[in-house]
Amino acid sequence: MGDRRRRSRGATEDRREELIDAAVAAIRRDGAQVSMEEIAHEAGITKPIIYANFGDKAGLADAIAARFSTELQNRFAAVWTETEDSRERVVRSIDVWVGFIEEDPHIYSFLSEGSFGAGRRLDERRLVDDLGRTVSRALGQALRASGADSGPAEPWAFGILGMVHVSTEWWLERRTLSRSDFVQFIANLLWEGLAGAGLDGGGSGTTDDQGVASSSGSPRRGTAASAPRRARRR
Amino acid sequence: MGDRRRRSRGATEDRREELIDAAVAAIRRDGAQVSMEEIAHEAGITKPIIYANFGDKAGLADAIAARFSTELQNRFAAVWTETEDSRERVVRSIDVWVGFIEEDPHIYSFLSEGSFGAGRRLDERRLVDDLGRTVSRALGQALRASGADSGPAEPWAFGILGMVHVSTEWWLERRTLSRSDFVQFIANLLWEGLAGAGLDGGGSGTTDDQGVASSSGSPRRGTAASAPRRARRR
DNA sequence: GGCGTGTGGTTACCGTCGGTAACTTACCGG
DNA sequence: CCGGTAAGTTACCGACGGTAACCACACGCC
Repeated sequence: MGDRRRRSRGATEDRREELIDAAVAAIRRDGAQVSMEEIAHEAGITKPIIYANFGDKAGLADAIAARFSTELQNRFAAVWTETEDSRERVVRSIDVWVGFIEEDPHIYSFLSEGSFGAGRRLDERRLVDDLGRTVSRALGQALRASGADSGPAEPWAFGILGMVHVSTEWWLERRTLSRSDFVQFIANLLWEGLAGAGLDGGGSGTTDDQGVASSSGSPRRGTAASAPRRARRR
Repeated sequence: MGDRRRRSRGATEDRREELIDAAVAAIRRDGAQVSMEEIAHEAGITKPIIYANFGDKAGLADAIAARFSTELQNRFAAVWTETEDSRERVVRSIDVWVGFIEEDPHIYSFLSEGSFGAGRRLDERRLVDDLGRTVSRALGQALRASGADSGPAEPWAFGILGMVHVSTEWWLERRTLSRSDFVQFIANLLWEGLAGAGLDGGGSGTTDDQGVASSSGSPRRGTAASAPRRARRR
């Protein structure tokens, strides 16, 4: 007969919100690789409840990503309404992104693991997919508004996300620059490109081939040699 | 004189190469998430041998990354010697990268999982670290050669890697452009920046705020609701 | 008041995977 | 023959994602 007895074990919207709160708290406390068990513990309940509400870990991650995606989009929208100048908007938008990463590194790490790591389809990675769509839309409009071809809007949008993501990771680790200097650097690259830095003019045929060829010396180095490596964290 | 029997457990260089061959074959066959067991099987041996030679899975990944990193750097070096024009170099370098991803997607996926995903320190991600260093060196030289400040070389290098990485993932999934068109788009963005597309001139204050604010509609959508999700590959 | 019944929750489990301990076989000098 | 050492294997552990099966309690019904 009809086995509708299973199906939606309780799953109200508030319940989900509540669980997401707990998950966020757990991630902030334990880092990006929290176990489902730990999240459940934080919420004061047990694993199966989470699975009933989100299906699987990716579902939970997706819900969390949706929340922060919205949060970020709001911040971007604020920047957009507060500014007029296009370049200024670029600078401030990058700063918003960097600021988010800086203030909530574990959350960002958790989200980007599922968003920038390879393996899954792009549209299953909520954060990058959402923001990519948003940026590409804004870009497309701006391009059309200035009479340019809007074709590159989408690839550019994802390229921009990747650029900010990876360079910010670099910055967070090195911290050899102030945040505002870093943002300016990235904004410069994004706004004026390599040509803007004078690369087109200067001597191209003189010192360059060395730059790449010397790279990392011989094919293999002993660095990661055979000796048993020390256990790496975890 | 020196301790010639350094490694307690056998671990000659050829042995390692051989195992890397097997690992590469296994990844190409089974995808980026091959188990150690499967790799060992491919090599005709058992897990502990791999662990004796590489320490842990990250160690193996590192060795694999080193091999392909070298491969890629050679290709870049070739481009560098074959061309004179800076912009041409940018285009061809991007094409090299995209070509690699296209021809060996599983390997790239395997490498980038450990390289672009968050969680580990940057210098533990061989691929991005190696290439980042190379690009940043080339960039620094070029900047200095043209009398510009070489300060941004390093952050730019990582930004460029991220840009190419993410946008290429987008391209591979959509395939709505020819490879050469895609490469041109990205090269344009990288070379001339957003300003080069005419964004600076056109109307900034007219249609734009809509672009972001509308974004993804309401905070949550039902997409990833409570119903059990389909098993995700493997 | 006992009594199905279904809903929200728990316990206890499975399979997979990374990583390792401990046992075994083969070889080699004396 | 006999020990010892280097190779490899088997068999295991612990963590984790995910699930099945069981449990408790409130509620409407005779």
